[in-house]
Amino acid sequence: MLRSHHCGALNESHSQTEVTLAGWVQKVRNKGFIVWTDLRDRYGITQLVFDEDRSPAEVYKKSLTLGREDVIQIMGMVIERESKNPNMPTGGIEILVRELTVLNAAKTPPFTIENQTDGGDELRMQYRYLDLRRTPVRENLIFRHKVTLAIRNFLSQADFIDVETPYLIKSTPEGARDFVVPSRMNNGQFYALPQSPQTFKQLLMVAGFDKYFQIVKCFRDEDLRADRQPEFTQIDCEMTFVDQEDVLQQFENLIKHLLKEIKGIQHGDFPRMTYDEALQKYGNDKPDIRFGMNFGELNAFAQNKGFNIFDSQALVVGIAVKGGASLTRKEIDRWIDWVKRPQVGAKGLVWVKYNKDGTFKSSVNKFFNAEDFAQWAEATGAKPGDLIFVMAGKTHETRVQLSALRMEIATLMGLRKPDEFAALWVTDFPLLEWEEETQRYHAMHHPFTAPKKEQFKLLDKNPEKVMANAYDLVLNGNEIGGGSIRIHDTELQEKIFTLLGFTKEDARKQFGFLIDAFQYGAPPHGGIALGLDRLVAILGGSETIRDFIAFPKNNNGRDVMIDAPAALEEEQLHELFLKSIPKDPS
RNA sequence: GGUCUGGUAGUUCAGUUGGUUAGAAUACAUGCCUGUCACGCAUGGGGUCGCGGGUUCGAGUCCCGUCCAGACCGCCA
Repeated sequence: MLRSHHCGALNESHSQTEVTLAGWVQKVRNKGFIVWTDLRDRYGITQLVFDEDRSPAEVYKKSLTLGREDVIQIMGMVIERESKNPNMPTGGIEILVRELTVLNAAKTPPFTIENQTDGGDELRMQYRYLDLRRTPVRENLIFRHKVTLAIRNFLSQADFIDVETPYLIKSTPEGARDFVVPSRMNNGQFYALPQSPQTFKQLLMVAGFDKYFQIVKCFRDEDLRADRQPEFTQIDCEMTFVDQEDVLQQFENLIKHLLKEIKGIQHGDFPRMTYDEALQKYGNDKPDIRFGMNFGELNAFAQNKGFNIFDSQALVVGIAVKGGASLTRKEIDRWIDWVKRPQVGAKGLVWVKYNKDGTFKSSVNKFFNAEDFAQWAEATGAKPGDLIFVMAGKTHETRVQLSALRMEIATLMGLRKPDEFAALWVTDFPLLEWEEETQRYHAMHHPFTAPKKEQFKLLDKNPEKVMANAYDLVLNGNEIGGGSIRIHDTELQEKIFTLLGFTKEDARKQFGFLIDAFQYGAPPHGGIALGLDRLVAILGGSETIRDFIAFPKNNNGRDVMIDAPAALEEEQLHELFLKSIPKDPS
C-alpha cells in the first residue's frame, strides 16, 4: 500500500500517529520559514507542513520545488494545528512531513483545479481528466452513481431482471437517424447502433422474462442540445401482463422512491394530464407545473370587439405575469422583441397591465374596455399588480409560442427552482401524426405502440383521431421518460405498419422477426424508458446533462479530448469496402 | 439547414467615435514574509487580438468570407 489513510480521513483523534499519505498537490503556501501544502485525493484535503526547523533539511528543500498537481507520497506525524480551520473536516490537524517522495511531477495545468475554476467549457472538455479532479464535477458523477444504484436496487427488488441486448443491430427507417457501423466480414453491409433496445425487450417478453430492465446506452444521430447527446443512457424497462395503469404505478413508485432516497423529498401522487389538456393549459406536452401561469383562452372575450388581429385568428390566449404591472414600457418591448425572434416566431404580443388600483392599461385600449379586461384577468388568473400577455394565431403554433414565453419568463423570474420537484404523467397521445413533408402518417411514439382498444375501428376511417396507450413522464418541464402498451397481435401490428406506409414486403424485411415472434404466443406487455442523464441532471438541480456525464460530446457531436470523430486510413476504408472520397485534384 | 451570441496574455475577461507602447484579474517565475488555509507584499516574463480578404493615412475596433465554441429553431418514432 502506498498510503495508510486517504486525505479526508484524519482528525484530532489521530494526533501523534505516523501516517503515509499519497495524493495530488492542490496548493502550496510558502511562508518563508514554513511551507504548507494541501494534499488532495477523492476523499478530501489534508494539510502538510514542511518546516525549516522541524523538518529534515533535504525534505524542506524538496518541498520548495513542489508545484500544483504533482503526485506525491509523504510519511509523517499527525499533529494538531496551531491555528485550526473549522471550515474543513481535516482542519484540526496537519501532517509534519518526515519523508517526501515525488511520484510524478506535473506540468502546470491549463486551468485551476478548484471549485470555481478559471477554465472555460471547451478547455475543460479538452482536459476533461483534469476537470474531473474538481470537486463539483466529481460529486456530480458520484451523485449519478448513487441514483443508478438506487434504481438498480429498486427494480431488482421489484423482480425486474437486468438483461443485456446487442449494440450491433439493424438500421430501421422509422425514427431518428441511425449511427451505422460497416461490417468487414459482410461486403457492403452495415450494422446500426440501437436508438433503443425496443424490439429486443419486447422479444424478452415473448420469451417469458416477465419483467426486464437495463441501464443501457442508446444512440441517435441527430443535432444536439444542452439536454441531448448522441449517445445517452436509458433506464429501459418492460413488463408482461400489464395495462397502462400498472406501468404508471410501478414507475411512479420508482420516481417517488428516488426523490425520497436521494433528495429526502416526499412527492405526492403524480397528476395525470391528457396530451390535449397539456397543450391547452400550457402549450406544451411537457409542462413545468411548479408555477402557475396557466393559459387563459380569450376567444369569447376578445373577439368581435373590432380588433381585427384577434378576430381573424383561430386562438386568442393569454398568461398572467405575477407583479408584471410594474414592468416599464421598455421592458415590455423587450419581451415583444423576444417573441418575434425567429426561434419563437410570434407576430407580436398584446399586453394589459392590471394596475394595483384595479385599473387597466393596455396596448389595445382602443378596442377593449375595463369589463373586457376584467374577463381576461379572470380567465388568466391575473390579480391587481399583474401583467397579462396575449397572443393570437393558429391554435397549435400560438400555444407553442406562448409556452416559450411562459418558460422564459419563469426562468428569468426564478420560478423554476432547482430544488423543487413536480412530476406528472401526460397520457392519451395521438397514435399517429400526419407528416406534410412525406405525405404519410408517422408513429408519434413508435410503431409498436398499441392504440386504445375502444378506438380500433377508427383506424380505418380516421387514423389521426386514434389515441394511443402511450404516456410520458414529465419532471420540472423536462420529458424524462416515455412508454406505451405494445401491440402483441400480428394482425394489428401489420395493420399499423400498413398505415405507416410500409408495404408488406418492407415490413417483413424490417420487422419479420417480430411479426414471427408474435405468432408464437406473445403476451400482452408494455413498458417505459427513462432518460437517465436527464433524470440525474434534474435531480442534481441542473438541466445540462453534460455536467453529469464523465466524457460528453460537444455541440457538434465531437469529443474534443480524443478528437473524435476522425478520418480512417485508406487501408481501413478498403478493408471495410468503403470508398474514400477522392482528393480534390487542385 | 437556420437564428443569435462569443473568439484579445496559460486562463477568465475589459478595450470608448477607427488613432501613441493593447490592459486587469488570475495562473506562472523570482524575492521578501514566524501559523497560512482564496495567505500577504514586491518584481518580472508572457500577445499571429481565431484565420483570410477588403475599406482607410491608420483596423483588436468597420465590411465580406471562413473556421471554432455555446444557446436556441428545424430535427430528435
